[in-house]
Amino acid sequence: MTDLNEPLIQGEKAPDAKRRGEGVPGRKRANLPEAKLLEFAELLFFAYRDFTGDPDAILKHFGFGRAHHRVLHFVNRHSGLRVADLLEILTITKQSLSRVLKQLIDKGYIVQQAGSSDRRERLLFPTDKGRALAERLAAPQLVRLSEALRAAGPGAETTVRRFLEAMVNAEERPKVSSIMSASPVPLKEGGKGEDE
Amino acid sequence: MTDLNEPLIQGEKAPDAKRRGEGVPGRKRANLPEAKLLEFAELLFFAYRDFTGDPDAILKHFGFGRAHHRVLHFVNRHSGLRVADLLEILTITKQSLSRVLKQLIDKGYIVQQAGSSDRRERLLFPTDKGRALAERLAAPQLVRLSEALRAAGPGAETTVRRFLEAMVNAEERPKVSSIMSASPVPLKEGGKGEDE
DNA sequence: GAAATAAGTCAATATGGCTGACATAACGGG
DNA sequence: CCCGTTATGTCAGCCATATTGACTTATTTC
Repeated sequence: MTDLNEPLIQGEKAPDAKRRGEGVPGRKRANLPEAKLLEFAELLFFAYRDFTGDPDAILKHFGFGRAHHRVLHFVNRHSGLRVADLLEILTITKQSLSRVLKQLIDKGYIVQQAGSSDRRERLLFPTDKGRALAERLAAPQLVRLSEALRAAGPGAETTVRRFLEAMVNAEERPKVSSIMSASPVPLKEGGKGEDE
Repeated sequence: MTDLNEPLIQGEKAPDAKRRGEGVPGRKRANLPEAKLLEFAELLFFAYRDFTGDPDAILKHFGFGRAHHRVLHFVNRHSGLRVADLLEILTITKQSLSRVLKQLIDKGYIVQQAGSSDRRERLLFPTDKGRALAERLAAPQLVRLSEALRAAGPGAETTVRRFLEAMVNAEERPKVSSIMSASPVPLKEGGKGEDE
């Protein structure tokens, strides 16, 4: 088996005989057996499915989808980011973002404000209404995370964090950690967005 | 803030003043601050995005999408499951499954076989070709998981596993663990599917 | 034999992505 | 001041994945 006449994609490695830790003795710090790893893959699938399930249910009542959640979340967490920042974070096209963002703006969850140093930029801020919705969507997720970290036992916070960080593409890690460290994107503005 | 005139959904709790561990002293084993938990939420988003990124790239070359991957994965891991089992695992409708499954069958990645005890059932098996593709799709994910667990430090295997399990909806956990323990669904058949 | 079950199918709809092309406004360098 | 670049927005069309609802077929079970 394992012989499709298909070219290797991207950074794919050829399946170098058998060397996945199963029957090879001369291996220091043996990898987990494939079956175990597959279980982690499945667990991650189910975990993520349920993680997004709570907010999805709430969003439906507002006529929004998961895409709106993502936008609202990042705008709320990182008030004043530019459209371009959002595109980079979400890794989608501006046309995809456009529809979702427009709806959030039209319905009063997000406001735009021209940048003061560069007036081409549209800095995005949540309104009070937007902040409230973002918090409401996040609430069940935070409860879930909090309980899961507790259930995972002592040291879970550090271990899980390192695990998740390492799951991110290496090239992306700097970007991700800069996004997460409070002031992610060059917040050129001191703008607060406390208006509405 | 936090006052939308919107009804509470499902199991939503009213935002009971402030009691999220931020400024409340009389709390034993204080919850993590909200900001920390939000970082975990974001990390999970990025981690999952990249986790699915590798197979997605490969799938594109076959004209398949993530839905095909999920189906092929579970059929491969749990050879001989019924269509109904798959629907339950994936939590999608049979109409959604239909198209994807049909394509996988038409292109020779999966075969169906009527159940012997109940001939209404269509048991699903991967072909050699299907197994090969499933392995190829899983490979980068297993590498990623393996490295992430290593990076997470000692004890990560147990801790992360407990974390992920606890992230799954409590009602779903029995189902999930039965799915993962090798013979997930009542494999009424002894069928092997080693044909093709 | 009739009801219930497993699966498949037809049709319509929504969502969230994508590509390509183009418009507008503002910045910035020569 | 003009021009090229940049940031954003928008039109149009396409694709993938999911939904709901209604119905068929084969088979099992009572």
